[in-house]
Amino acid sequence: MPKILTADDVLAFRQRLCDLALKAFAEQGVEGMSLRGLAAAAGCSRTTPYRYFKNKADILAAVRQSQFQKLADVSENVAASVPDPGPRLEALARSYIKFAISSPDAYRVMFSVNQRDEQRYPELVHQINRSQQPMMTAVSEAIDSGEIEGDPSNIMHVLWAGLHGIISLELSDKLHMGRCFEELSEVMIRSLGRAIASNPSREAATYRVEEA
Amino acid sequence: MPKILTADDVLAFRQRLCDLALKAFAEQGVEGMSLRGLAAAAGCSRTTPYRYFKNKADILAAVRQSQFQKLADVSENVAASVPDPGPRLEALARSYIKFAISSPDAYRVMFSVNQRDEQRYPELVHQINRSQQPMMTAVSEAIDSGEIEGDPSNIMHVLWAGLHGIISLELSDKLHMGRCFEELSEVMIRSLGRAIASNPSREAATYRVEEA
DNA sequence: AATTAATAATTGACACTGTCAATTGACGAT
DNA sequence: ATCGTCAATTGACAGTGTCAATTATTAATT
Repeated sequence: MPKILTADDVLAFRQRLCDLALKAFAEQGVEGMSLRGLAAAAGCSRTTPYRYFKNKADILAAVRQSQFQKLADVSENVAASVPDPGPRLEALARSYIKFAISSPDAYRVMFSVNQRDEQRYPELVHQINRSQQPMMTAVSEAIDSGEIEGDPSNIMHVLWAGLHGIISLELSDKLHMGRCFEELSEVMIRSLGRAIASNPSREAATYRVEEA
Repeated sequence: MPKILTADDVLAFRQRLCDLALKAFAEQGVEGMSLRGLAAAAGCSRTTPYRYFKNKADILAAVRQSQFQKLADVSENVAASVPDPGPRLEALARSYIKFAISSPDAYRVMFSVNQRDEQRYPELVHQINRSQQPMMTAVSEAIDSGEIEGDPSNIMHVLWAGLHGIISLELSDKLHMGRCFEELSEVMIRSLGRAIASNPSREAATYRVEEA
């Protein structure tokens, strides 16, 4: 009888609008992500998105979920390609930083945009958890193998906080004195390695970075 | 002839509106910080604030500046009360965390609110710089006294990023163990101490970043 | 004390925004 | 060709930031 939207149609429109929303956010900031602007960019009427999303917060959650999914994908791939837990942690850290720096607006919309009722979007929460699972696993395995010691969750959060800290300082232009971010992030990775090492001097050797 | 606003009058109104704005932000989030709402809370008309502020972004900058000033004050006081650079660094770290946790909304509006053209407010920039000066000085003195070694700015940013990292993860409810924040922040402080401690392995060389 | 002129404060208005109700459009089965 | 149903659009409303026009206020001068 009537035209019925396929599940793929819905998915496609949602993804398209998410991409447009991220682009608008990148170009004009959070106030550029207006429903009317998005609809104009999508070539539809202003309220058409309401058939595919509950409201604006729902769109934002979908955008964030989509980006967390990307991050989770690359993290899982990196983790799968480095079997040894120690180097895997370092590779995960570098991959995390690379993701944030090469997609600064994605990272901003993932973290800096404060979504109060995040728990209301279980699919988003799931992708968030998935994105940090590889690092959690690597930490646990590194503890099991004796490379580091301590509480897995504590260590994992210290690592994550360190990475998230420099990234968000960089992304909000808080690094002054012409600090080159590449150097600083290397220092951070090295510092985190020393911070969680069971034997700092030995771990420093493990995490040594080639000098120029 | 006419009524002329004293400089103190202007300062008083600005401060009052800043306090109201922070309270509104704390109670209803960023969308609760509307000019009309603030004016109603202040008991004036909607456009009266426009005589004291250029626009809404100006109000936000004033709120942030006022809070950075508070942070700078407590940091300077802490720094003045602990002469030894090493313990002073630890005291500064604890004080920083305490400030953020006891005034979460102030911290949020200071950092999490993304203000694109922050450089346009030199008084805000000055308070931001002032707030991190004590830690910078302590790091430099700790290096001079041989307690730690490395590049002062690098170390200072690593410390700051570590603190800012756990704090922002906590404030955005990203920690799986929300009630154990005290423990986690202690772990972070200890980790940062180990990360920057003087150590046989060398620090502060220039590192090469490998491409992928 | 009345007048005056500059300044402070208010109101009107406009272009936005998110969102819902009512309406129109499109299309496959009958 | 008609009908029934979903999809899409338009109308409308409350709310926002902000500027122009207007009114109110007050301190010095007459």
